[in-house]
Amino acid sequence: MPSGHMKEKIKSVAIDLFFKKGYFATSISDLARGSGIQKASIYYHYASKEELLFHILENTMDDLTACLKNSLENVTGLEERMRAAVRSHVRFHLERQKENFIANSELRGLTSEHYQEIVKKRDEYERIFQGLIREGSEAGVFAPGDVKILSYAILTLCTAGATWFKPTGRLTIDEIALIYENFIISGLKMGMIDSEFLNRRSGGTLPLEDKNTM
Amino acid sequence: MPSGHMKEKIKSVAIDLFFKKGYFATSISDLARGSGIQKASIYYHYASKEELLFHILENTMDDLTACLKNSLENVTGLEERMRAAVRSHVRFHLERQKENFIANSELRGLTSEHYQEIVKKRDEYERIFQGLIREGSEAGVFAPGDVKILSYAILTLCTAGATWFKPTGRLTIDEIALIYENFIISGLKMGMIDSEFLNRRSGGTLPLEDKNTM
DNA sequence: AAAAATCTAACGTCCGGTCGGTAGAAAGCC
DNA sequence: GGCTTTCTACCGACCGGACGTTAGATTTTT
Repeated sequence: MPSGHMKEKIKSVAIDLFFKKGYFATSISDLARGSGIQKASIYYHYASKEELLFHILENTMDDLTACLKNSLENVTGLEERMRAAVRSHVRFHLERQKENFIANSELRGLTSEHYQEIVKKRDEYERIFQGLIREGSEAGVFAPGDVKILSYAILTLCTAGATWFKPTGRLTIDEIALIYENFIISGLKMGMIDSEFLNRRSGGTLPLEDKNTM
Repeated sequence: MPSGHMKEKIKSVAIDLFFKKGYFATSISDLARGSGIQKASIYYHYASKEELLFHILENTMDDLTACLKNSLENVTGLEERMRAAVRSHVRFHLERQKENFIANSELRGLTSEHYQEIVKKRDEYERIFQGLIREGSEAGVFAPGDVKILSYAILTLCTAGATWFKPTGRLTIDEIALIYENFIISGLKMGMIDSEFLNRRSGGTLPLEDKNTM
C-alpha cells in the first residue's frame, strides 16, 4: 500500500460522488464511507471539504491547459491549429468527463480566493482559443467576428459533451471530436457573413470584443 | 396589494438568489429576508423549498416551449424554420437569463418525481429541434449527421449564452441571436462533409442516432 | 366575523469540523 | 542490536450551528 494511496482514493471517490450527487449534496460521511475510513480521517489528508474540491478543480484545469499546449506544439497553419485545439478540448472533456463536469458546475463551492484562482486558469485557457480565432480572422482564414462570443461558443459547445456523453455509446471520442471540429470550422469560416450588418447596427467601427461579457 | 402578490415576490426573490448564490446556498431565511417577511410565512405560499424550485423550473420550461411553438407558427421553409427556432431559443434564454440558468444548473435540487417531470418537458422541447434537423437533412437542406448530437450542440450553444450574457453589454439580444443563427446554419449545412467517412468508420449503415446518449 | 396572511417560537436533524487518543512503522541514538 | 522518540494514518465521540419545517397565536383584509 503506497503512501498517498488513501489521499488518491478519497479524491477519486469525491470525483465520483461530486459528479453523481453534486458537491453540496455529498457529505464528508459519504466520502468516508466510500473510502472505507472514518470521516475524521478525511481531515488528515485534506484540510476541508472545500480544499478537496479545489484540489480536484486545480488539477483538472492544469492538465487541461497542459494538454492543449501539448496538442498545439509543432502544428502549423491557422486552420490546422484550430482543429487541433478543438480536438484536444473535446478529447480531454470526454476522457475525463467527471472532473470536467465538476469543474463546470461546482465552482460555487469554492471560497472566493480559490474561485479566483480557478477562473484565472480558465481565462488563460480561453485566451489561447481567442488568440487562434483572432489570428485566423486577421489572416482571412476565418470570417471576422466577435472573438469572445465565438470563443465561448466553441468552448461551451465542446464542454457540453461532458454532460451527455456516455462512454458505452457506439461513437468513439475521436468521432465525436471530428463532428465538433467540422461544425466549428465551418461556423468560423462562413458563419459571420453578416458581420458588416452587425457592425453597422451596433454603431460602427469599434472593436467587436469586450462586449456583453465580464 | 393584490392577492398572490407575495407569492410572486417570493418567487422573484428566489430567482434572483438561486441565480446569484445557487439553490443549496440559498436558505429559506435568505428568501424571507429578501421578501420582507418571516421565514415561516414562506410556507404559507409554498409547501417546501423544493416545491418553490420546481414551480420556477416548470414555469420556465412551459414558457420556453410555448415560445418556440409560437415562433414556428406560419414559418415555412426548412432553413427558415431552423433559423426561427434558434432565434426563439436564444432570445428566450437571454431575456429570461436567470430562470434559464437555474433550469440548467439546479436540477439536482429536485425530487426524483419532479426531476422526471422537468426532464420530460426538456426532452419534448429537444425533440422539436431534432425534428427540424431531421427534416432538413432528409430534404437535403442540411448535411446528414447525428441528429441527437447536433441538437445538443445547437441547444447548449445557445443556452450557454445565459451563463455569460450581460444585459448592459453593447450587443443586443437580437445581434447575439443573429451570430448564433449564422454559426449554426453554416455548421448544419457544411459541417458534416465527413459524415460518409464517419459512417464507414463506425460500422456502416446503421442510423446515426441513439448513440452515446441517454 | 370569517378568511387570509403573517408572526413568534421552537424542534429535530444533519453537517462540517475538532479533539484526544492509539497502533504501528520509521528514524535517531548509543 | 536495543531503546527511545517521532511520525503516519487512522478512529470514536463530540460540538456548535445552521437549516428546513411545524404549531399555534396574532394581525390584516374583506
